[in-house]
Amino acid sequence: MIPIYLAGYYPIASYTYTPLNQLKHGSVVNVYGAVKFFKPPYRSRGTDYCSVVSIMDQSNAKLTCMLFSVNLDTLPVIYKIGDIVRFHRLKIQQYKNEIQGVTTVGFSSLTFEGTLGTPVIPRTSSKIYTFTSDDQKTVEALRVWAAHHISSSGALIKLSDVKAMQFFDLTCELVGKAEVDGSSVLLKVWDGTKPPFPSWKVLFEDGSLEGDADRINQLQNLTVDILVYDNHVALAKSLQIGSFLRIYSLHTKIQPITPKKQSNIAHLEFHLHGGTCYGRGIKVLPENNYSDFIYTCLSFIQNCNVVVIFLFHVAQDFVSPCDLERCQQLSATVLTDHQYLETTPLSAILKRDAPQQYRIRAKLRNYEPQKLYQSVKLHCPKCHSLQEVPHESDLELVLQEAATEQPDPKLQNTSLYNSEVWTTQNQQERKIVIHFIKNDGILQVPEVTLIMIEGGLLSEIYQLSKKFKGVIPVKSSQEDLIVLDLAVPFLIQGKTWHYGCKQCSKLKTMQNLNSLVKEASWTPVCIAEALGIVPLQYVFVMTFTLDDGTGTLKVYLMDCEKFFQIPASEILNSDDLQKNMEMIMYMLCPPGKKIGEYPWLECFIKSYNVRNEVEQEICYRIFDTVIAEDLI
DNA sequence: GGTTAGGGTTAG
Repeated sequence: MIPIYLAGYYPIASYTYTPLNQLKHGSVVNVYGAVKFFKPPYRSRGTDYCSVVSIMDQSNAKLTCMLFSVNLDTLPVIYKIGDIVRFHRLKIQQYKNEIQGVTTVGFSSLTFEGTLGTPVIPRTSSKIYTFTSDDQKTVEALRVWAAHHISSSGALIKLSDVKAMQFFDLTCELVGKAEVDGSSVLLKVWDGTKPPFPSWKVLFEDGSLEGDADRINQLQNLTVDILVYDNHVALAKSLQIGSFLRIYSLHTKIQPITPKKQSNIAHLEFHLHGGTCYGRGIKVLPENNYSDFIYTCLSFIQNCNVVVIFLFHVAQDFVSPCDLERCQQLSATVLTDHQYLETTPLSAILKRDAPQQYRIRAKLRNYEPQKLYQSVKLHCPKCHSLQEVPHESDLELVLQEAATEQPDPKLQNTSLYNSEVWTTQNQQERKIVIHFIKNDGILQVPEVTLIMIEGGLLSEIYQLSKKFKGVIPVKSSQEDLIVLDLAVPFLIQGKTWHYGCKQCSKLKTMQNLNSLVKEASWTPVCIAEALGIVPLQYVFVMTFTLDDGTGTLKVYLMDCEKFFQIPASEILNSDDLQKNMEMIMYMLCPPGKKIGEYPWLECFIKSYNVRNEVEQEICYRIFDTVIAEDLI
């Protein structure tokens, strides 16, 4: 039972909110705004923590606020520009001909994720606060306004796309820490991605490195060394190993090459310089997200449409040690974007309309199909149809049928290709013609030569594909050679059999390959385009049954190669890739183990409506999620 | 309810 205290049990405070262009010097006001700039809380030279926050609203006025508090927790929990804040009891005063907001007695704040369509969940340390359906509307309206008027701090940068000489914000896990000297601290961190350049290695005294030595060793190529200076040292020293951090305005530099170092590979230095310019600082992300509980309450309350006062702290009683452990446990998947979305419990998702986007954390209870080859399909990017990958026996039938037709000698040996004809001896004198495409009138070595084949059977095509750059099955028609049939691949290249969409392709004859000859650009995309073919994509199509303890949800995965980091186009012809895939599924959903021992998966999912004749159904699909690199 | 900081990159 989640405690909900309804109106009537407590006196309801009513609040009015002043637009930011109507603030008067000397007044104490309540305001809403979208965060334009912020400095994460840091120790001031006085007795308090300080956070500087600039906000804007629909009036287009900006207000910079100086927020002070002895208690770190009571300052707003802002993660990024574009977050929405609500301040109660903010004093307005004048400074250098401009007004500014300052905390005053009883100041309190709520912060909300600013992304459109995400659940409206307040972040706050307040034990009691009001939140009405009007508040909900205000937040949603500010999100819409902010989406058009506040530029975010740019794409989220991960260690895998970090460059030299830049300032950026990093979300990461702290795996090691060492005091280097009086004025700097080393933080060893990683974010689940692999940096493109090796990190510099900061030297420290033996025995001064805190953290699990095995884990630091295991992650050594994935972690980077950050040197933290001056005013950030005290906070850095207090950080717990294993905590998740947001480091703002982290600076990268190329390490100067000194004559002593033989290595000629560029190494990257990571510095968190002194000062708080541009919001430079460190924020510890919460170990556990109590807002999940609040959200469950909220979705109930919205239905009742009543004003409610929450007793926030009681919700903490529902957080078990198991939940804490779960948050500290790393996920088997990595999010490639939107890291700031907060986790939503599956039970809450099941109650909501589509379309929405969510971040979830759940275990893979079951998946379908269980047989790998059944999960690989062909998808048309144009008409979005899905079809099975043709079975070899079906291909052979089409090829056998075509082999009974007579090749037209008039279509052999043109300026585009040289032709060779063979007659088989044991099979009713079947004729096979191979047309070798020339490069600017000259025949090349097999490895770079594209060939077309008439009358070939599957085994012959397969053998030829091992020797030549690519094989196109064709047949004679009145004017020119044409693609044999889109029921068979239009191109066999290496281990990949390329198919075209029957509905969307408007076939052109083979002489159209002339446009590609000069550049010898025999890529599947170029060949398909020259021949009027819309190529089909190989995709993994699977249903995951996910379970986070609050509910279960069936979600679809449709993926070319991003999620598993295995190309769906090659897996059917590669034993190695099939083994990799089996290992991944074995790891995600280990047979014979209890679900408690399964790894957690962190995923983004989007919900969407699907209508059939009878009813409307909400479906869910995974996106922007990949299997963690250290598990592959 | 006094101080802190009062946005606009270090220079290791």
